[in-house]
Amino acid sequence: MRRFARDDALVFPPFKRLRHAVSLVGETLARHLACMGELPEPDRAAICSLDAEVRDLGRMRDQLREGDRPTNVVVVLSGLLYRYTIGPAGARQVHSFYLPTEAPCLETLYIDYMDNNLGAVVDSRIGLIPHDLMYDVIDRFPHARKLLWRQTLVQGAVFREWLVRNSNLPAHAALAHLFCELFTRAKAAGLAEDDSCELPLTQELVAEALGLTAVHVNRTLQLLRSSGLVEWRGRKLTVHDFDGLAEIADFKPRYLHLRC
Amino acid sequence: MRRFARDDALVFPPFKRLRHAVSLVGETLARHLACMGELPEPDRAAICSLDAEVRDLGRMRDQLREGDRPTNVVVVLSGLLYRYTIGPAGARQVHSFYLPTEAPCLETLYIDYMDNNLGAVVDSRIGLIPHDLMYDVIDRFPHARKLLWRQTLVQGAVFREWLVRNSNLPAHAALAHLFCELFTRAKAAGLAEDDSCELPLTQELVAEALGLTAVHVNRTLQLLRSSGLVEWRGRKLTVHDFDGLAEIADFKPRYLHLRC
DNA sequence: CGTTGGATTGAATCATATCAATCAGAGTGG
DNA sequence: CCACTCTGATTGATATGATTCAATCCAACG
Repeated sequence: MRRFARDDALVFPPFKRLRHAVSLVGETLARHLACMGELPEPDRAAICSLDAEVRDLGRMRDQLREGDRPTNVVVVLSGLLYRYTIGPAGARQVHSFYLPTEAPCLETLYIDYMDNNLGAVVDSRIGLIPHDLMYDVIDRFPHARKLLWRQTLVQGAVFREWLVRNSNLPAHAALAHLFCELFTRAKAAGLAEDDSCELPLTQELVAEALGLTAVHVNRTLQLLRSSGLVEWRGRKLTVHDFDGLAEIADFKPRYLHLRC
Repeated sequence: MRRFARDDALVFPPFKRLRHAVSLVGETLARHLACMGELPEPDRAAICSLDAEVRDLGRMRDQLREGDRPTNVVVVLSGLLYRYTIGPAGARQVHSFYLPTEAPCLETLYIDYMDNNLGAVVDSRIGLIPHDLMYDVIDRFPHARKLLWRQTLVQGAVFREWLVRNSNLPAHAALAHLFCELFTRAKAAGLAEDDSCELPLTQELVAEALGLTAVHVNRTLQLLRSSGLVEWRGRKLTVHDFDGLAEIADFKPRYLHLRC
C-alpha cells in the first residue's frame, strides 16, 4: 500500500505560514519571488490569488517526464524534488534539487516540451498552477513578470555554477560546494535552523548530481566529516563551519542572486 | 598596433543579408529569434527597427566582466564570443560559445550584474541594443517577449546539457558532443556549408569548455580524427559523418529547441 | 526475524592530469 | 631573406584521482 501525503513523511518542516493552509500555493510562490527582488503589492496580490491544485507526489515518483507538454507551473510545498535525465547507458544525471518554496519548471511556461524529468526524492507535496493563469498575471503585472523571468534566469545561473563545479572541482570541493549551495538556499527559504537543515538525499543521488560514483562520494564524505567542517548523516545536514566549507569549495553565493 | 575590425580577420563569413549593411543588428536578432518560434510581422518589425551600436571587439578582449552592470543586449555579428569564469587557482571555465547571429547575455535584461565574463575568441563584431529599447519592445509586443524569454530558457537548457556532458561523458564523447552542438547551431545560423563550418577555437579553449586538459583534448582529438568521423584543423571543422558522431556523443538536438 | 535499501570497505584498474620537452607555422624585425 | 619569437599543437613518461566490482555492514521495517 502506498502512502503518499503521510504527514510524518514530509521531510522539510512545513513552511510556517502554511501550517494550517497548505493550499496557499500562490503565497509560497510570491514569497519565493520576493527573495529575488521587489514585488509590489498589486503584483503580489495577483500571484497570491492564483488558483492552484495541491498534489502529493510519492517518493521516487515523477511529476513530469521527457517529452511531456506541461500545462502547469510547479511549486514545491514540502519534501524535495529533483530534475534529471537518463543517459544512454542508463546513467542518471541530476540537474538540480528543489527545496520547498522553490519553483522548478517555471521554464515550461515558454518551452514547449520537457527535455528532462522532474521527480520527488522523498514524499512531497506540490502545488500546480495552470499556465493560463500565469500568462494572465504575466501580461497584466510587469513587476511580477520581471521577477518570474528573473527567477528562470537565476536557475540558468545555477546550472552554470553546477557546470563549473562538476567540470573543475575535485570531489571534496564539489561536495562541499553542493552543501554550501543547498544550505544557503535552505536558509533563504526559511528552512534552516541555526547551522543545520534537512537534506533527505541518498549518497547515490548526490553522486549523480556531482557526476561521481556513490562509492567515491562516500569516501569523500568521510574526509569532509573528519575535517569537522560539515556533517551529513541520515537526512540532516549540519554545517559546523560554513566559511571553512565555502573556502575549500570556492563557494560564492553571488550566482544565486539572493536579496536576503 | 592592434587591428580589430580588419575584414579578413572576421572569422565567420558575414551573414548574407548583412553584407552591405552590417548595422542591421535588429534584423539579425529577429532572424535568430525566428529559429525558435513564430515571430509575427508587427513584432518582427519592432525588433528590426531597434536602434543599435556596432562595435568591434579584438581577439581575447572582454565585452563584459564579472560584476559589471550591463545596459545593453549583445548580438554577435561576426567572429566568435565565449562566456567564462576564472576559478580560484586561475583555472578558466568556459560556459558557452556564441556564434554569429546568436545573442549572449540576453539574461542581463533582468539580472542586475554579471556573474561571469563575456569575451571574444577572435576579432569579432557585435551589436549593442540598449536595455531601454528592449524593455519597450517587451512591454508592447507579447510575441517578441515570448520568444526573447524562450531564448533565455533555451540557453538554460544548453547549460544543462553542458553539465551532463562534462559530468558524465568520457573525453571522446564529450568532444564529439561539443562538435555536434556547434555544428548544429552553425547550420541553424546559416553559417555552415555542406559538412563544414568555421570553428576558430584553440584546443586550450575547448579543454576549458569540457573541463579537460589541453593535452588530453589533443590526444582525444587524434582519436576522433583517426576514426574518420570528424576533422578539425586550424579554424575549420569538417563533419564527415554527423550521425556517427552523434551516436558516440549521444547527441540529441532536442535541447536546442530549434524549429529549423 | 528476515528482508531491504543504503552506507561502508578493500583491491584492482582505468581515465585523466601533470610535467616537461619538442615541433610547426605565422608574424616580426633586422 | 633569414634568424627570432610566439602561440598553439604534439609527444612521452609518470602520477593520481576516480571507477569498478564485490563484499560486508547497518538500521529501519514489515
